[in-house]
Amino acid sequence: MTSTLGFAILAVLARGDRTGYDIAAAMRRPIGFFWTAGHSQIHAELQKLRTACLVGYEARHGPGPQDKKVYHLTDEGAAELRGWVTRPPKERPERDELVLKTYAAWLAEAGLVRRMFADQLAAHEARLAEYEREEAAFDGPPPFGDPRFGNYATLRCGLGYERHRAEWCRWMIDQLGDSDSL
Amino acid sequence: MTSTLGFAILAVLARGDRTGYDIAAAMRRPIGFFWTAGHSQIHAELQKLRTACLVGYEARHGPGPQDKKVYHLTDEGAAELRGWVTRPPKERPERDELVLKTYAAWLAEAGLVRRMFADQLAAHEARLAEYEREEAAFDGPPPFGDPRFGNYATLRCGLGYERHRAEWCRWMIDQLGDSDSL
DNA sequence: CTGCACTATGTCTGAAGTGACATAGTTGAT
DNA sequence: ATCAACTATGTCACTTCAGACATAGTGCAG
Repeated sequence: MTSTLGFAILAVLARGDRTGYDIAAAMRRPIGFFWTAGHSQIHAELQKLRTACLVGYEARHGPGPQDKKVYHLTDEGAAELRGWVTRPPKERPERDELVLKTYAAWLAEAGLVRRMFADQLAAHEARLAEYEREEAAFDGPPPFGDPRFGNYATLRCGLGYERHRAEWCRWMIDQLGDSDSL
Repeated sequence: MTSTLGFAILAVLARGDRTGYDIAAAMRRPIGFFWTAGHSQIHAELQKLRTACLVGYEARHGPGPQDKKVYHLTDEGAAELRGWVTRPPKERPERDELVLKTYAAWLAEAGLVRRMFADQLAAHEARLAEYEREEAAFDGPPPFGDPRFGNYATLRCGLGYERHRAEWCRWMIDQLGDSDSL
């Protein structure tokens, strides 16, 4: 009954022991590119994982009102995670506000729509440049079995996504007339 | 304070008057490709839109315990919708289970991962074929200002997405070795 | 020595969303 | 005639999630 968020946490823990705080940091980057969660959600989920014996922790002295808890995967947790990885993902409903706006774009002024897409294009190009820098830091794909393979493969996905998205923005801008209204 | 779902409903109503049931059908296809909602959510949201005077309805006799309600946009609703279309979309957190699995894929057997990606690839290719058939039904992009422009532009986005995704799946399968384990 | 950013854990409220339950007339096939 | 599928509206319980609130020690800069 572990939720997808639970598996996201297990996936972080598979790379090394972490506190809840550290996991929350990983949920911003690099996991944040494909799964996000606030720290409130993470602490609650860690308690559930604890109850299910998929993780354990050692309390250590640290700052804050409570001791800090360094979490680790149990053997059971590792087995659950390995099983989950190759189970077909359940498809989630798509929710893309920009595409929804596009569906209704015929109601608006072409100039305003073009500006919105120009902004989106700029954002995609910035992210693309960032991902390309990250890719350059790799020396080709790491071998499967290396945790860095996960990082590289997801980066490849992000790269492809940003390219597709940028191209679509360019197509939209083209459709909206070249140099008139603004 | 209208939610994105509210605007999705207004976008449907901008194309013609509908009952809640009809809106729910549109939320499966074609809107469902980029925004989904169950009928329970839709009926609740229609009541809110009603209270905010963005839609109105006429009750007509129809099947079922209550009269059917044919909803229409008010002038106020149409203005709200037009204003929303060109406001920059607020970015939602990405949540992609397949990419999350990929991040943890180094833990699993390559053969099982390859099979999962082969299944995904098949699904993307099927959707791609469907979208290409739909695109062929258009005689090039309709003019901006025509509601059909919205359908065509979102279809273009879907086409690009499926191609990017299929390509990534093929890359993954390549990485996982060509003809050994199964 | 003051104040800020960071580490660190947790609770609570409310919104958004999913799926089941409830009800009932119309239409078409067998 | 009967049965299933479709039209049609709505409620309820539950889960997920985001953001605010609460608390408090450490380490560094000015």
